[in-house]
Parts: sequence; C-alpha cells; structure tokens
Amino acid sequence: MAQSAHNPQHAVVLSKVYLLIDCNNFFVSCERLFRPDLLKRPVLVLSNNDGCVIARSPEVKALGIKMGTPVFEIKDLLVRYRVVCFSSNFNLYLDISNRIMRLLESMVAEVLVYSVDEAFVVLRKVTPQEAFSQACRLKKAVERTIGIPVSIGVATSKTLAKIASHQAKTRPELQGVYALFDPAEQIHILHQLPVGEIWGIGRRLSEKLQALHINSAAQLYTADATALKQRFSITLWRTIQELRGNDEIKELPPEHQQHSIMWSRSFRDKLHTKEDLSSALCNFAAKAAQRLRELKLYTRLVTISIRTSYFTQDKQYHAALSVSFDYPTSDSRIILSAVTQLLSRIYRPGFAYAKAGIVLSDLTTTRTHQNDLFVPSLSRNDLLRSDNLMTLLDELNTRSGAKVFFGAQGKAPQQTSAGSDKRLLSPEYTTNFKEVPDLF
DNA sequence: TCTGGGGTCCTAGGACCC
DNA sequence: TCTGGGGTCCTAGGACCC
Repeated sequence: MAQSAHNPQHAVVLSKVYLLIDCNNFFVSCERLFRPDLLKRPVLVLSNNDGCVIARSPEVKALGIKMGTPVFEIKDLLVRYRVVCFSSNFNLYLDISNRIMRLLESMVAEVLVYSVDEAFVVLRKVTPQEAFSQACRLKKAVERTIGIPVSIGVATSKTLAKIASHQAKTRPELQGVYALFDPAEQIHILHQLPVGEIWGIGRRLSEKLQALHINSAAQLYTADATALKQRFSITLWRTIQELRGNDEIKELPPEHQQHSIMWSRSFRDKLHTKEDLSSALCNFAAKAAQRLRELKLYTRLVTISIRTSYFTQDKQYHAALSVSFDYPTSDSRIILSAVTQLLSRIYRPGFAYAKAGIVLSDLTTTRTHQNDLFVPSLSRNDLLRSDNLMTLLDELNTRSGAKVFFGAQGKAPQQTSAGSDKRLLSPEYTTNFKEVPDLF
C-alpha cells in the first residue's frame, strides 16, 4: 500500500471496512505450535478414522496433495517425502481458535467469528490507510501472542475481503496483508479469478454460469444481476453486489444462536444389525444432548439418518426420519428413546451401514413456549427433576475416568461409534492438565 | 482393504385455510 | 361431482461453506 499513499482517493473516509483474518493452514499450524521442529517439514492432519487429508502445510500442497484425498491413495508419497501425519485433535484446535477470537475481541469492537479459523472485523469511518495499519497491528498481535500465522484481507465488502485475503496468502511480497481498495487493482484481480473461486459460488453454480459464458469474477461483476437473480437465486444477486463493493448485503446475524447440533460418524467397520446401529446412534445422541445442555439450549426436533457407503458397488440404502416433541427438551432419556423409535422405522436388514448420524434442531433457549391447549402442562417439579438428573449426568461424564451410560448405548460404546481410529493423535496440550508440555 | 464432520441458507412444493 | 385462486406455513432437499 505504500506505493498508493499518494493516491488522493485514500484520503477518503470509508463508512465501513471489512478485515478478514484467516489463519494459515490452521490445523497444521496448531500442531506446529507445540512441535517447532516441524516448521519446515511437510505436515498434514487427517480426518476422523485417519481417512482423508483435511489440512496441509505448504510443503504438502507443493507435493500436489489435494484437500480431501483418501490416505490410501497417497501412501507411497507420504513415505517417500517423510510427511508427518496427525489425527485431528479438535479439542486443541478449538481451544487455540477461542484464544485468537478473544484476543481480537480485546483489540477491536466488532468481531464476527465466521469459522474455527476465520473472523471478520468491522471498522467504521476509517481511511484506507487506517484500515491497513489496523490489519497489520492485528496480524502482529495474533502471531506474537498466540503463535499462529494469519493472512488478512481488507475491503469494503466481505466477499472482496475474502478475495483480498487470498491474495495476501498467496503473494509473498504482500507479507500477509492486502487491502483491496484501488478500482484498477480490483478489476485486474477479478479478471484473473475463475468464477467458481468466488465465496458462495460452488461447483454446480459455477458450471451453470460457465454455460452462460460467465467464466471470470470480472464477467460476473458486469453481468445483469437482476436477470441472474431471476434465473438462480437471491444469493447470487448478493454475491454480485458484494463483488461491486456494496456492503451490508451478506450480513451475518449479529448474535448467532446455533440452529442445529449434529453428531455423525463413518464406521471403519461396517455395521449390519439394528442393535449395533442403535447403540451407535444412542451414543451420538448422548453426545449431542450433552452439547445441547452445555449451550443451555433445548430441542424440539430430532432427526436420525443412516446410510450405506457411496464408494462400493453393494446395494445402496439411505434413510432419514424426524420426530418433533410437544415440549422443548434437553433430557437424554427423551432424546435416546426417540432415536430408538425412529431407527425401528427406517432400519432395513441386509445392508452394510457405513455412516449414521443425529441432528437436533428447532433449538430454543427456554422450555417456555406457547401453551398447547391439548397437551397437559408438565409440572415444574418434573422439569426440575429432569434438570437435576442431567446436570448430575454431565458432571459424572466430565470427571476424568467416569463414564455413565444408558442401557441403549450398549455395553462397550467405544467399540462401535466412538471406536474411531486415531493412531496419530497429538496430546491435548492446552485442554488436558496432564498433557501440558514441559516447556522449561 | 482403506474415502470427514458440522454447519447455514434458500427454494420448491405440499398441506391447509379462507 | 363439478370447480378457483390466493395466502401462509412447514419441510425436505439442494447447494454451499470451512
């Protein structure tokens, strides 16, 4: 930006500017935090069951290993280049993420956490120069205090800030911060950018746009937004507005209350019987219900799903079914009983089930709701008793070693649902007292 | 042999009502 | 049995994201 300091437009005060703070290969960076010896080595993080690649260091990207690649396809490569592999350690990543977000919140007024490794910062009434300096300041703080490298994109809309952060990440001369204000620079970059790489335009939409000869972001920028809205959706129209730098279009909800809680897993060894599926699903349900109580929320709708593997020639079956409650609840007993009943209705024998899951949705913060004329009110005592029991359950399960199960979860739940394969797991450096590294 | 998990938003279409 | 249109609400499923 130094070279554009003479540009008169930079004296302008902008009403609103977005900074996208994006952690560089976040999971890998988290692992490296406690293993500085891995700084220049190829490192990757694997999905559940150590199935496929979900995070790559730049050295791994340079080997041409794509996101989501199954491990068995690249085994030789991993050995040949002595790639260091980790099972995913989400407790660690979430903890580091929280530290970063709290740090940002301590430095600026408006932070919108977008994902585990990204946050938008909103600045109001600033000059482009001020926005750029603020971005540099935040980058330095995160890297010095937490130790995770970040890239920051600065622009007048979220979509442009995303594009700017990608520039910051991929062009070394920018040193991790890029402010995309100059119209000529914008046009130049949008010309280079394939339409499918824009935030919000996935594979399907990209194919359809290309059929209309819209191949680059610049072509979308100049396209007839109203016609495309008619033909596709309001979402695409918003994206076009954002490309043009109009803000407040993709507004994130200011106080996002979570809308659903999901718990699902693939099974390393396929499940066949209703009993095994039931025990797996009940374990997921118990986890999801505990999460629900942690968030102090209640659910009114429970959905389960089961399916065979996409990747085999075997006969396929997939099904999902929901049930809604008259009263919002967070009681594991009610949720588990709903799950077993739903399963008996969709289970079909003779299939090799590869994946199952549960979703709790229609979430509310209280159990109070409009009284249903035909449903008798639960007594206050009933509710209290349920709350107390669930609190006790959560305390027991949180305490180290103790695990309390319902009968439906089966005798040895860790053998099925929780029986995920994580041979390469790093220690829980920050969240488990026993595994705090000895740094001195 | 071995192929992730957890979310949000939008739309079409059905059910239901007047 | 014939015959209408318009509105709302809900849900399933698609598409996208990280």
